[in-house]
Amino acid sequence: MESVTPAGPSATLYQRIRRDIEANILSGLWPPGYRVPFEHELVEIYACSRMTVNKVMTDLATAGLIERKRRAGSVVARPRAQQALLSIPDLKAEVEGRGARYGYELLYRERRAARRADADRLGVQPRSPILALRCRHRTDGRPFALEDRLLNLSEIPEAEREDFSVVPPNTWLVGYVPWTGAEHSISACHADAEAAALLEIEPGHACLSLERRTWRGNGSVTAVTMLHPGHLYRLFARFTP
Amino acid sequence: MESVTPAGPSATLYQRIRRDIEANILSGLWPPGYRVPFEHELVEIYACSRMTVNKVMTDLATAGLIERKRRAGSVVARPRAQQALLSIPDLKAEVEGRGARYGYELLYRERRAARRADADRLGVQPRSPILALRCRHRTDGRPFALEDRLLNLSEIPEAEREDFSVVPPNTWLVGYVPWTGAEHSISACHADAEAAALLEIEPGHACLSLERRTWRGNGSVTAVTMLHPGHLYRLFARFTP
DNA sequence: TCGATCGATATGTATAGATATATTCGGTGG
DNA sequence: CCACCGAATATATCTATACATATCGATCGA
Repeated sequence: MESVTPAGPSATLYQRIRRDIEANILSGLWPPGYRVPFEHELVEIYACSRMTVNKVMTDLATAGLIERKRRAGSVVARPRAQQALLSIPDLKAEVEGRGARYGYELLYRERRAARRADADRLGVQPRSPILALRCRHRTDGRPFALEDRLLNLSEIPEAEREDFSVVPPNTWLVGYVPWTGAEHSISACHADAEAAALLEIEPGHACLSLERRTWRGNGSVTAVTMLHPGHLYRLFARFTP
Repeated sequence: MESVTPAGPSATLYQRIRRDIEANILSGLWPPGYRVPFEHELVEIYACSRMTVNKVMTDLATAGLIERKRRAGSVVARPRAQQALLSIPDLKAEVEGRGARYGYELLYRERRAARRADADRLGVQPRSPILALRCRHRTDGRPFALEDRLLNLSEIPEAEREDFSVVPPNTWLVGYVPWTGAEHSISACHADAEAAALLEIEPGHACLSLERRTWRGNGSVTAVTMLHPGHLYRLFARFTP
């Protein structure tokens, strides 16, 4: 028996229709493939105009809950590929948000012409000007992130005037450079001798590696690899349709 | 100078208006806080009815690009916290999509009353009925994922009739159980002796651990821990506003 | 039997107007 | 000066209608 809530002044007609249909789908009463009532049937059920139920159905289709086809009607969609929203906050804000003390050091800074490896990582022409940085982030004194970053000076020449000895590159970038696209790759790896020394862990320790490339329009802005000791950092993602 | 594309038969009026406004916002021409033209102004600009521009504006607000207030008008919203869309596809589909051979084995299956540890992981009352599964996934014969899963039989009693010896739990769940929320936690860890044996790697090898809990409405549906050898698996996330 | 055509039907898109509601702004009286 | 009231205004929601478009299915002809 499908649920049709009685008319009430508490919600709009749109909300009531949408809530009813969503309830029927999410409860499993209408399984994937089930044919949702036609618009004209809903018009009769709710005694309203077609525009109102059309908006509900169009929005449900946008949300991915149903699929619509002309002439055939609408059916409950089978759940999509699982996706989750991954939050990638500013490390400083994240650490301080947990009440811990945040520490930052610039370990290395070099302006240079892009080598082949740099060019591949950043997606620029070899020999174009870049800024290479290596930084260490601490929480309550313990290293918890090693940052290897390349900045494309052709796209953001302002970066050359910033020395990054006090302001972390990510904080500076978020504040000054708008970006239009980013790509992340998350994997697990072993710390090599150099990284282990800098993170103050034993060589071979499991680490979470987060690589990110960021674009503005067609131009590559920055490429970064963040290495976190596995026991000190985890990423969270959440999804609610 | 704001962009107003000339009328063309290639797109609907709705799409044209939406594309224009999105272009003005994403290009930075209309910065956060900028007051978007009133609906009645857009009606004049595009010589159309208010319903059409209202639909555009309502959808833009739903998408988070603008914020609307009665009497005050609409303004460009300030960018959200950095977020990326993480794809967590069906392993079978992912492996076969790359042209590799997918393999699946059920290692363990037990229907039992939830122990304390199970209850904590799954978010149910102790002693409620659950199904515990352990599975192994292979790509071209090599193990690349160890799956430890709990299913809440109070929510999905149908799961008891499925033996999961051929169909992986995730594939079955995606097809038959709609879910309304999920939470993921990603970290790096060392493989213990048992996991290492099952994944055919040396103990202590770096692994990517993905924990997921899934709800339907208020009820917990399933909790799963996927363990991947670090060198065989990586997660990708992408973001474009 | 196969295939082209055509009508029925459900959704897609847009119009024009009406009422409702929240919020700002200006004035008014204590 | 401030509290309060009411007008103006922009969005929120809904109705009734119209025509466009895709597609299923039946009918008819080669």
